[in-house]
Amino acid sequence: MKTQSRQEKTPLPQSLPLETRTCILDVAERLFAEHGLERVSIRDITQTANLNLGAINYHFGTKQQLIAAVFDRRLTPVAQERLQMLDTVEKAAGAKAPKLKDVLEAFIRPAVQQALDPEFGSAVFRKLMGRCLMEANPELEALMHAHFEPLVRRFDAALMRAMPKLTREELFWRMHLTIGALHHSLLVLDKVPPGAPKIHANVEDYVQRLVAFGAAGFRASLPAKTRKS
Amino acid sequence: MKTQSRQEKTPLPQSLPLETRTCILDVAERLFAEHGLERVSIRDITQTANLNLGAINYHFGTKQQLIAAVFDRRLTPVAQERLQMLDTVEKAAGAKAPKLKDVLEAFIRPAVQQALDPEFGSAVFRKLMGRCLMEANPELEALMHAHFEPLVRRFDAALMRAMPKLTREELFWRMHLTIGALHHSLLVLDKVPPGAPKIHANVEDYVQRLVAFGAAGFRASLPAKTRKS
DNA sequence: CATAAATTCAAACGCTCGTATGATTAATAC
DNA sequence: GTATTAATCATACGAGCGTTTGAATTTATG
Repeated sequence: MKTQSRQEKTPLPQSLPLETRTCILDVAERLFAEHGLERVSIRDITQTANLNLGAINYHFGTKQQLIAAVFDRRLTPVAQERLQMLDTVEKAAGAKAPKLKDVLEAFIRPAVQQALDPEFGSAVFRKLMGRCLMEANPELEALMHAHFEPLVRRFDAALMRAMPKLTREELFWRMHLTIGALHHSLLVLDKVPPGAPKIHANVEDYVQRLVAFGAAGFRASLPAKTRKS
Repeated sequence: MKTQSRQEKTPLPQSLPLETRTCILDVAERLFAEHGLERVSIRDITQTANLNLGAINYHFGTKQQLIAAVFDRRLTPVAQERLQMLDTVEKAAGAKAPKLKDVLEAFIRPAVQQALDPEFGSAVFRKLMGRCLMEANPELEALMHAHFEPLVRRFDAALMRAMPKLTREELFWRMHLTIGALHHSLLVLDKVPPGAPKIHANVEDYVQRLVAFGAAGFRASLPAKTRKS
């Protein structure tokens, strides 16, 4: 109740007295990622943030709206960057079909970049990212769908050009297998076995690994029915 | 409170008056899969099953123990079959290294088979399977770990023989990417786009798709550091 | 400085949750 | 048939939940 103030005249990038709204988002994000949406009460959040219980309802309305705000803050820039990278890839390809690896990288890199960026919640948010697709929260599912709908539309089209031999259904599946691999990897990132060298902070390795894995999976041939007549 | 009775002298395989314990497990499994562990109360379960509120605490103790029982019932046979299939694969390979595809299939097929089997919870349990790795329930995490520990030990060894060039860390990652693809696919199984032909019930296609995808990903070469010196 | 608006705060409401209790009923054993 | 055990039932408890309220306090405005 003391380290806060509302409108900093001089919004220093990382100054201590964070705006209350931002502070709530940060703490909520961390706790949600750590314990899941349902297991974190708004009392947990406000107490951890040294705020009054009413703060959340005042700034966000309901807990559900807070959840939406938490996800929105992170998903929006990732989605924008994904579309922007895809634009660049398609523009560079010109009339030709874009390369599979480039399309996949346009999808994967922004997520990994944000997930590993210590500037953002990073270590915190990547668990949230990993979880978000699995949560059984109907309103969150709707929010996720609204976020992903324009993405899948664009990427579907690009993938159809990059892999013209695959049926639409097959593309759907392989894209989802890739997404599953991406999100699951974000979740287990902290559980890498002890003796192993840490590759956490290395965005480039991480992206390369996922793109290579996904691209190889996309190109794998299946006995039947996967190819167009 | 009427369709139940305790010990059927003649336990007909699918007779209506299910044992109370089994009935609870079935209903709980369905509701957990549909709405998540936290959003389902023991009142939801007992009411749906037409049982008394106390039934769960009497038969299972606590809600947490019920959760453990629900997962246990499904995970145990899958784990057993996975190990058994791996045994067969390794025995068939003899002194030679087992084939990558066979090892992956030993891991994937039992899960898919159960997930698509309408005999089991099937459509119900595959959501639970998809979710179980993501839940932020500490006790469930411990249970999952205990279940998976012997599995990863055996499969790790087999994969090291099948792919001797990959480092242990690289195997760890690619296995997790495959697991992520598997589990995510189980979750989105019901969300396959409309016009597409349903491949749900076809275990064979599903296994082939996943094995091909995973194997290709495993064989993908990365620029550096993935291979042993 | 006075006024209005924005924000913080303490307290409470109503509800649902998991669990415990003790009586009641059904099944089994002697 | 009576004693013993197993299972079901109605009810209650205490805790935690999300949300609301209205007063107190801080900030911005003129």
